[in-house]
Amino acid sequence: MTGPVESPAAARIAQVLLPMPLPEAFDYIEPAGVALSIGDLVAVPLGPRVVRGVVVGFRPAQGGNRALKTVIERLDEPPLPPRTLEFILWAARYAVDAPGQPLAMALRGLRAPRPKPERHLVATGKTPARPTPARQRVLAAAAQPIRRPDLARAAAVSSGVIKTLLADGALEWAPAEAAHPFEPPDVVRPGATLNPSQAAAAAALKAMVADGRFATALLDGVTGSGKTEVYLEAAAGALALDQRAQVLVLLPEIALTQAVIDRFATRFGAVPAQWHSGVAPPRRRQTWEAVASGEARIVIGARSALFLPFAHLKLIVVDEEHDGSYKQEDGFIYQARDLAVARAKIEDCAVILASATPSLETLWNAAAGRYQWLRLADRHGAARLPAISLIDLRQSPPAPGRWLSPALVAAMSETLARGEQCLLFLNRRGYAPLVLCRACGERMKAPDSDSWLVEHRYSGRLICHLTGFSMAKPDRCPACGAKDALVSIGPGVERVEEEARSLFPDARVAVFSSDTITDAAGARALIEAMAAGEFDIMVATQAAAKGHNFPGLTLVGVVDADLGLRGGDLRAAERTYQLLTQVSGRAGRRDQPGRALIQTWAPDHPVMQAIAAGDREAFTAVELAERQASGLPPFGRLAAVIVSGADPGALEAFARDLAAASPNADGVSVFGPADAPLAMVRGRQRKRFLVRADRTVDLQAFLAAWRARVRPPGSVHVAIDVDPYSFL
DNA sequence: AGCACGCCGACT
DNA sequence: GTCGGCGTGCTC
Repeated sequence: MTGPVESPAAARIAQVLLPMPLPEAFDYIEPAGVALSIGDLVAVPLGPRVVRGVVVGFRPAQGGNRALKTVIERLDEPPLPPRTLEFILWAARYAVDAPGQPLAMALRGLRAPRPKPERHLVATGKTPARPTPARQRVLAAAAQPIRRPDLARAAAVSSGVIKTLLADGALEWAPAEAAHPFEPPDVVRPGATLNPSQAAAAAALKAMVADGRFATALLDGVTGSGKTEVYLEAAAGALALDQRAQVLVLLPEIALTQAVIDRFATRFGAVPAQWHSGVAPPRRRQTWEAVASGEARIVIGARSALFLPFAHLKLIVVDEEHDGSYKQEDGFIYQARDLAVARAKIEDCAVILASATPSLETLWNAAAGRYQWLRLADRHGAARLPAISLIDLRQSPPAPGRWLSPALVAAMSETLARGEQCLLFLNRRGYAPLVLCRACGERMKAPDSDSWLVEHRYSGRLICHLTGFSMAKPDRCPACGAKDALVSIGPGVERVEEEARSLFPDARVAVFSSDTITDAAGARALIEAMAAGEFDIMVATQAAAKGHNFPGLTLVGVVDADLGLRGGDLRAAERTYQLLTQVSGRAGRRDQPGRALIQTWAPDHPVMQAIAAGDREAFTAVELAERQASGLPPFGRLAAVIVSGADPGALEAFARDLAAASPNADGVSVFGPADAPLAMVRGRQRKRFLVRADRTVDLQAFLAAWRARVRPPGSVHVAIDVDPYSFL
């Protein structure tokens, strides 16, 4: 055993990754007497402050030209599991971003303090100095240990009485029996009875999961086919693998979590952990630690749950895998569904993508055999999919200033006459998406933005949906001063609601949009009211395009199906198809066959044809052929490079430099810089490059090399969006 | 990400 | 004449 002789003073250097957008890990001296390991959480000095970081490597001490600081301490936290760390580094490379960005996501649970241990109050037996009636009620209620707020309520006293009794010694704190916050699931319980289609899919998934290795499945079933029961059985299989196995279920939005949590709680007799922005920070810290220690076996969460430090992950389920909210657009830009597959590969575990309308990429992967493709064809009971038909607005145009065509109105009348419900769908909030001046043509925009101000009648304000800017609607045109010349152009849900009320004055009309519904409880209440038949007509934005069951709903009208087909958005056709099939899936869940009427100006568009035929294969084929012809995903790869800055001159100059610096590479084309479709956001101008690359190209390497060639001035910001979704 | 340093407007 | 605005740059 020979090697270089080291002086005893030569401590190791720990490479510490910090949860910030820094380009690399920083070097710190390992403190004397502490043997750090990779994955350890440490506190380190950074400038004037102390920050948390993670040890990602070591290097021998060497006489550098920089005086290194020393690690302050190892934190009292479970270390980051090696595979979590590997995933973080992989995700950073994939997104062409600093590794500190995904690390920040992974450490987000650690900011708050741990929850305070629960304490109970109990009577000591000492008689208080003055035993008033209130005090006696308190002492009687505290004969058994009781939580302080419960005691105050039980004795009908204010907390002051309790405080006095505590000070007096008549009451004392007793530690509450340690509640077991993350109970282990009972995997022996039987599951729900499955229909043959579900049973076959569940068996296939169980076999996949039991293998214990990386594998991907697409669980493809129409709304109401019972996907949740099927993946519950896969979860049962994963949890039964061994005592430590963990399962992660990702959902696109918080509003859906409670229902899924209830299903898991019923199935396994233990409430699963949850992870999303609505969870209080101390509870989140507790959850983070329980996930890292392996105590939390089932986690139901939003996309950020993907960055939790799982000790022994055996299955990831991505429910509603097509949902656009899996794509995070700001800060660290990522697609949670894609990263879930990557994480499963790193963890060497199974992943299930579930959807009634799988994304084109996923369908393509399934068709190519990369994913096991499990179809749930049956619906519960005998209910059928609705009959979908197109209303050609050229043949049956609405009256001027109206948005519901005679054909749709007639169908609504019939439906309401039978005592059944209608849903009018329009993916536009507010009253009118544009306000312009009849006198001079001025379009109302936010002061520092290119996006139109949307008129909201409930609040009487003009609002920018991008920046949040809002103003009262002026009675004079701000450009030319003309009085009463501002007119509202185009429909929003509020305007469709107004029209529905005027057409059907006796109908009970509800509006479901993010303006009327601000929290999960409100959403649930409205959905339950609709399901209970308390409304006749619901006017809804995308908020309603989720898995709810309205038994009385038999007519869905899509007010403007062409919205999603305009604007040159890569995924516009796909999104429209998904939206419409999901919305159509709302109608006719029970015995009545539902109808979906889709208003369009372009009934000959292949997408509209495929929708009308209810033919997903046809739609997929048309769309994939178009993508292949133009080398777009999934046949090629796309990235957007967005440069932004407040100083137009500096931005322009940098965009030119960046364009000139783009490396020449086979199979890669760079387009731009063009003004981003919304060229102004929060006073910053935005320009965008689009990069298209063949699948064989290392797109990340290309982007990283390109970015490294030019240093932006401080006033200009560069963001890279790999696999962009939004072209806005 | 924070936090400090650094140059231009409204006030004790 | 200062306090403070947030633009710019750095942190092992």
